[in-house]
Amino acid sequence: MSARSGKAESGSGPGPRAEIDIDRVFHALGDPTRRAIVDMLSVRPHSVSKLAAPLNITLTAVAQHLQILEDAGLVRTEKVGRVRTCRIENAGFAALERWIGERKSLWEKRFDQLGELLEE
Amino acid sequence: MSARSGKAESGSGPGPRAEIDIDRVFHALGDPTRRAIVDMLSVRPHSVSKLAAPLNITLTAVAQHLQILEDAGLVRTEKVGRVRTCRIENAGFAALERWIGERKSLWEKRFDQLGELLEE
DNA sequence: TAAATACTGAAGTATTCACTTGACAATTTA
DNA sequence: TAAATTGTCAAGTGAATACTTCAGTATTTA
Repeated sequence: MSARSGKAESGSGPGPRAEIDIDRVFHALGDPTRRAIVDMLSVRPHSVSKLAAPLNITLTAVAQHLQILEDAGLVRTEKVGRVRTCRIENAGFAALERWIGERKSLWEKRFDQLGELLEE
Repeated sequence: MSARSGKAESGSGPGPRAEIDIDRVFHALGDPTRRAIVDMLSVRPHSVSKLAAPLNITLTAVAQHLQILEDAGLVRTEKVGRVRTCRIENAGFAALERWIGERKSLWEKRFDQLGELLEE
């Protein structure tokens, strides 16, 4: 038996008002190439080719990464003419921060309660 | 050619003063079972068997997950007698928050500047 | 119109990954 | 001491993943 999880999303990828699947977010950011893409887009929007240039992989590979980032709500893309412009999307990051905050509130509360020696 | 990245760490896994590899953190949290473990440990420390009970996987699998979480600085474990007690470790989460904060400061600044229409 | 540009789609491959089994070691309990 | 508990080690397996190539489709430029 497998303990893998999955979440079926209604239809197409996360649009303007889609709910974020935290599993997709962590999986998307778990790849160094995708984080490099996020880094570039954090500075300014880029076309797919512009993203591909400094990464030593094919355009196809970049497009695949972008799809994953988009499905996670971390990137938003829009095609005008033959150029697809990619930019950072807030939703995924917001979900990420919320996830961390929820956990921290739990164990920080506990941390306050008693003298658990030292940590950081 | 591959675009995969790797980071050689000095010796054994992250001890008290190890620097956190954000790649390990995201990879560790990219798995739903490991996030379930984090959830349990957020409430209170657990032994390996206690962690394994609600997850439908073998004790061995749980131990493997714990190794990954420990290497990422998200969990700390200590064996006393035959029982290994696991608890949340701050360092990994702190690194995660730092990573997000750095990116957000970039693109939120840009967002403020408004009027970001075209690019290239 | 011809040629270059920017991307898309399908299919294949090598590696990584989560998980298992089975044997074993160490500690506690009866 | 015998038996149960708790965890560890080594090796293997099927599925997922990041990447590739090759063959397109639009769109823009010359």
